[in-house]
Amino acid sequence: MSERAQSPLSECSSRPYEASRAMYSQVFGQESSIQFAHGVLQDPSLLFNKSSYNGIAPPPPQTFFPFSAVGGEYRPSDMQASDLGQPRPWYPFAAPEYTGQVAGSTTAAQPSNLSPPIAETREQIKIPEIKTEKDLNEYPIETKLQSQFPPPPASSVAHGVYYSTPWNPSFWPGLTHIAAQNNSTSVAPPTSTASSPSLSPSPPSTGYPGPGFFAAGTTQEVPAPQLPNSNTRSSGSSSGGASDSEEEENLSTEELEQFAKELKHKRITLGFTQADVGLALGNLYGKMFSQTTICRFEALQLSFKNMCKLKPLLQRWLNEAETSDNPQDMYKVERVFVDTRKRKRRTSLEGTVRSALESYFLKCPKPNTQEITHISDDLGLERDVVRVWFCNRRQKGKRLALPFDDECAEGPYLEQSPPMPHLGATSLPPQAYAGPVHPSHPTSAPPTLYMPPLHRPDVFKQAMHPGLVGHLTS
DNA sequence: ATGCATGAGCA
DNA sequence: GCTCATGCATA
Repeated sequence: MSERAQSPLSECSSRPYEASRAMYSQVFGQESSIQFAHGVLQDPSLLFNKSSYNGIAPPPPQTFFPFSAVGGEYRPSDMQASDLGQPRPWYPFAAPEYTGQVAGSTTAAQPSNLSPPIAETREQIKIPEIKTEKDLNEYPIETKLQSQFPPPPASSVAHGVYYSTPWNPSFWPGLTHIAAQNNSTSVAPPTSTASSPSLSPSPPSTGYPGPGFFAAGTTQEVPAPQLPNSNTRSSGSSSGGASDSEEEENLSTEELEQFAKELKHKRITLGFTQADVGLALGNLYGKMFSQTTICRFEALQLSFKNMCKLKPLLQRWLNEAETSDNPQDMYKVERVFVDTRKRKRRTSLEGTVRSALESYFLKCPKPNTQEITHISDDLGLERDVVRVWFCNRRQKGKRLALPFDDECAEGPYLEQSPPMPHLGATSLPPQAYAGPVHPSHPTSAPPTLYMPPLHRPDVFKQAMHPGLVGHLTS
């Protein structure tokens, strides 16, 4: 088990961090309009503040690739670097440390009676064809709610209804204009309202489709979300160079950062959980989001582009919630439908395996098929698990490398990717990041981890995965 | 809060 | 096959 070491991957080693470059190019490059406050970063060291990564020595480019990883003697030190690199959102919360979720209050009391009907409806609305995968067989996962909803005829395997949210597809793209159109509307008045009987979705007097959300047919035509241009009040909007009035996509990182902070703070103050917010968005705009997404938004763990897209919605929700007399009633909606599709059971990788993957990743962030096979073989994992792991790892790196930062103290967006173009086999099609290469960082050594945008030690600490830490320490 | 998974869109 | 947005499930 330990010795199949270096074969296919060896070539990979010649092309370390390409991914990182790519990600930046995408995240930031795409949005041509986006301008970063500090577009002028020149010294990577400033950006990443590596000093904070104690112990994380820039891995010797070659020594640390333990192909024998799991089976053999895997060296913790390797992973150290890797994991530390994992990210964490550098996001410094100045605000009070709230915990994000106000438990309990949320889903509490919804009349269960709502569920059934809705569920059905959604299916009718749109039933994503779910391919039955072998997984289904292998992992018969039962959704708890399922009990509430009579299982559809086997034939239709109606799984589900994911979020078929019938909302205007044009939504995102159109956001900008829409926004322009009605600023006023959006903020509509909370006029009183709020107090509608809880649960029942009481439409904000504002004239929102309100709870129509769940109502099958109705939801579909949710009024296009109007952007909160006018409501900039809450956001720090004016600060950055981009004004809200424009397309949200031009938001500055500063604005986003501030808004995220504000959102979290107010959300908590108002007594909403992240999940509530996600549901509320669905209620208001027909596009619902999960707790995960809201959480990531607050933590600035989404791509810049994505942040820009979501911000208007969240801002609007925030405005509504704030002005509402009884926001709780208005926006707390229980998620009624559940996606009954079966998902592959989540694989839980052991610390060792994860570490090994991390090591592989450092060596080769973008393994080709053969390499993946090798790795999966080496670690005893399914190829797909390995593939997905790498995809997620890359994505994670990107996410965390968001450009948000405080005053240009450090700017993570330039990954420290060594200019190591090309390489062999898998040459990625990279959308190479044309970013500046820093002389100060010898390309030869992968400077560091994937992307450490942290500037705060404390943040950093928590960034360490317990498991890994244990690994390291033990 | 985050790890692993899914699926759309793209090349 | 990859990226990206997103979410279920879980630590």
